Amino acid sequence: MSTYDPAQIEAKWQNTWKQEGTFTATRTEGKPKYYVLEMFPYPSGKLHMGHVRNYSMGDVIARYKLATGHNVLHPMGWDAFGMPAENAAMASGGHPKDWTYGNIAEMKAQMKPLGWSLDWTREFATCDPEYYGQQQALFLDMLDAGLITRKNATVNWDPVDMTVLANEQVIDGKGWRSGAEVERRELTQWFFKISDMADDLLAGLDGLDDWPAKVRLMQSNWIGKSRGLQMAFKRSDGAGEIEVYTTRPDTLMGASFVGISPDHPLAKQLESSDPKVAAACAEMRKGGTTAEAIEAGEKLGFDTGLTVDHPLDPNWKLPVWIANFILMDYGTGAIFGCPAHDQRDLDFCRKYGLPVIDTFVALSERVGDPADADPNASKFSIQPGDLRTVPEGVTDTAFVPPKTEPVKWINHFAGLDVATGQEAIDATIDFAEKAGWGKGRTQFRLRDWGLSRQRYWGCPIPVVHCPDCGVVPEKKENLPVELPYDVSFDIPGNPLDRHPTWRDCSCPKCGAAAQRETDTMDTFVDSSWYYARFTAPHADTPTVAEDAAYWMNVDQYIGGIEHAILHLLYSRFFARAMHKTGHLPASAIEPFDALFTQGMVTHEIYKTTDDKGRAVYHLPEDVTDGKLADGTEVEIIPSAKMSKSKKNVVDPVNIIASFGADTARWFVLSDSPPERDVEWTASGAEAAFKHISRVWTLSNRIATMDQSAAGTGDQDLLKTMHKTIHDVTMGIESFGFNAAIAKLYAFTGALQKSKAGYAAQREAVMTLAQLMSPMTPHLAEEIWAQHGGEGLIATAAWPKADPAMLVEDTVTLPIQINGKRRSEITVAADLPKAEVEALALADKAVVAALDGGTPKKLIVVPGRIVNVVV
RNA sequence: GCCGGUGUGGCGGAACGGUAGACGCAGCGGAUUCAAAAUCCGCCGAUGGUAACAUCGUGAGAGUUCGAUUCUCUCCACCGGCACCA
Repeated sequence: MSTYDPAQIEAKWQNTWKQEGTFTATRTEGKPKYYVLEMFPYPSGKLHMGHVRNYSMGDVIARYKLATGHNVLHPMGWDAFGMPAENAAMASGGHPKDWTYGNIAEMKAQMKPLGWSLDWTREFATCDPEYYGQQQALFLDMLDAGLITRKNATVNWDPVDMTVLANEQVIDGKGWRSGAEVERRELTQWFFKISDMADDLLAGLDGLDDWPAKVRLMQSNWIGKSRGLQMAFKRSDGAGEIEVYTTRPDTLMGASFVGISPDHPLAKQLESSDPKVAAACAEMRKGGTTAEAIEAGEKLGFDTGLTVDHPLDPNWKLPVWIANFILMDYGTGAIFGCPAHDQRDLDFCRKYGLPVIDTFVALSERVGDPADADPNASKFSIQPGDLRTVPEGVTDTAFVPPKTEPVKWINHFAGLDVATGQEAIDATIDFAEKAGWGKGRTQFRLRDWGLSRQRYWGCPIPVVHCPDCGVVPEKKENLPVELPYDVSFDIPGNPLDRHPTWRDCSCPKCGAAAQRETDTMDTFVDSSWYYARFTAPHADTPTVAEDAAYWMNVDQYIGGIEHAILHLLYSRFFARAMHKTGHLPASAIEPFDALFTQGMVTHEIYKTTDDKGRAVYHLPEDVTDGKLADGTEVEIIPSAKMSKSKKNVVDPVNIIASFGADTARWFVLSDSPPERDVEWTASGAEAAFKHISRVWTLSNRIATMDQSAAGTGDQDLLKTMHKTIHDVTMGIESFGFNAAIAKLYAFTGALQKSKAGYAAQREAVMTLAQLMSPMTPHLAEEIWAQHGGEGLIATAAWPKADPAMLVEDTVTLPIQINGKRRSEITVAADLPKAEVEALALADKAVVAALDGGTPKKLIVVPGRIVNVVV
């Protein structure tokens, strides 16, 4: 008997798989294909437990599908552009390219020993000119197809460093390096016209049955389709109108002000002539661009002194305010505020002393004489005298019932007196359209996707600015537009902007001296089509029709829930765009057939503060008992998503060194349900190792058994085996890996105790190896070989459960009395209901509970439970 | 602030609306050993009881149901996303 030596076993089988090309994806007709993809990693240079968990899950599926007779495509690549490379260059003087490719090499070396069934022949990095050159070709085709436009967008501007900041670089409204107060500033940018596809992207969600419902809901909310009313308020001074879009036109009688964004044309016009307005707007533009900063921040307003007429009563004047919580990007950049039924508006009105007017109340609330209420009456009444101004302090909570809840209208002009919000909205739009002062309009929350980044380490946008021809696309034969290597990061800003020669080029149209676009693409672009590129990773077109037709769609996509909205929505947009430009078949416009969102691996965060008061984070391996090596105490922040920036990452390399890859894989799959977060602990690794060693010892024992000796309980062992085959297969197919592993623990225990003969035990241990093979493939191959299995276990046919072996003759039925378990009876599985009832009523506990009486009710669920109500 | 999720023993967690706590960890007891490690066996939600057993128990509170960890509503705590982190 040999002891379990993972280092030797794992290297051996990895070598065999490599030599045999076991995991190289091939197209063969007449065999079903299966494309399993995990979200590709950012090459931080360090593999962490989150990667191990993610890729081990995908590997379980990939190996299972290979064993069930599929051509499996399971590729790997690198999401290699992005800010960390530039930050590293700024911090330590290297070059983003060298840093990135160095990290890729390091990370790949850490990934290989895990034995994932990846087709490494298809590997690429998004920063390979071969990849981003094809991305530029896609960009040109999309530009040609009218899917791309240029317009203004708001960015975070650092007025000291004179540069654009990422949201991540804005901390408490200040620039991360300069500490200067950040301003919102407008810049001309490139956009993908994703909002043109909003309706289609929304409708497409309906067909994604194998996506988590919560992801579809989040995307649906993000797209945010709503029907509302667009209407104009006439300025009282006669100088034009203010267009307003509202989703609650039914609350028009509760309007107390009209609000415009600080970026609204009217605000800008007032700003140019009135320094007070300019100062107010400047104040309101302070802070970052995130929705969180804008919506959670303090509400600021400025009274312009202008008024507008209420459309239903020209004598009713509403003040016009500039307000910082109104977004220019949504609707018309102007709203009317109804504080009684909108919390934000209420907060605003409380702060600035504007009136609060109810338009409807809950049905339970008595207003006036109930006898007056005629639920069928339609009413048009404008009674400004009725305005109810609620004194401050009476209520600080706006009344915002669901739109489906009927309410009583006390102040309205269309629809019934008792109606739901939705009914009132529809009636109001109808009324306004007939009266001619407003128009129903469908509006999406989804905005166009700004793709320009003022950064070096990204895919160059392949356009040229010509003094005569304007913006001109680069010619395809000149692609890729490659990034220059000779750049420096000693000053803030985009090095492409200040490169001495790179910008200089000739206009593709007229040949005159021109300048390249220096913005690069958002890294989300890179990850929006890599799944398609994997089907033909080195082709000289973005995709190859036959390969895309064969391998697309991704049958199972696996990744973190943090990508539920943006990455997945952008990918769905890109697949549609690639179809429109002839790079993907129509069947691939929803590129991911099934999606699984795994939970994150979390860990505590260790933080200290440097002499400038900035946060410094420390790796778990550098912290012992809450102290650094030099004795400095660290602040411990509760467990959070493992992230490079917070350094709360754990190095799986250490675990593999001590226990082997099979143990690491088994552990990350066993400890928590896959969709839920898992807090990394060291204790579980040891348990996994013990179990794997136990299985190896067991296999050795069986291998040395007397082969002719008969045993007892063969049938019981095989029954358990078939039950386990069934349970584990179901577990894998439903992503219940932890539950499948629990069954494997139990089966191992049963086999260990079994006194069955050699043939049955051999069959059982080989089946155990097969069932474990997606999780612990190296151990499985070793056991398979030890018992003379044919070929590789990786390609051996997956075991099938014999239905006849799954049938139980008898069942134990719990007996409940009033819903509480009090007893149980064991009966034949097919015993008729009437006999079960008779047996249950004869049960001692039931007789005692009935005390001579008759049961009120007797419920028998065949094969499940008996409930006696007394 | 808005959108989405999660909450069960000391810990990770299991449970088609049907015996709450499978399986694993930790702990306790035992076997083996000169002794230990390793291994194997048993116990292991709380309270009361020698025990049989009884009562309580799935974040808090209500509701639906013969029966709720599971469905509905309200609340609390934590986590993810919020368009330039990837």
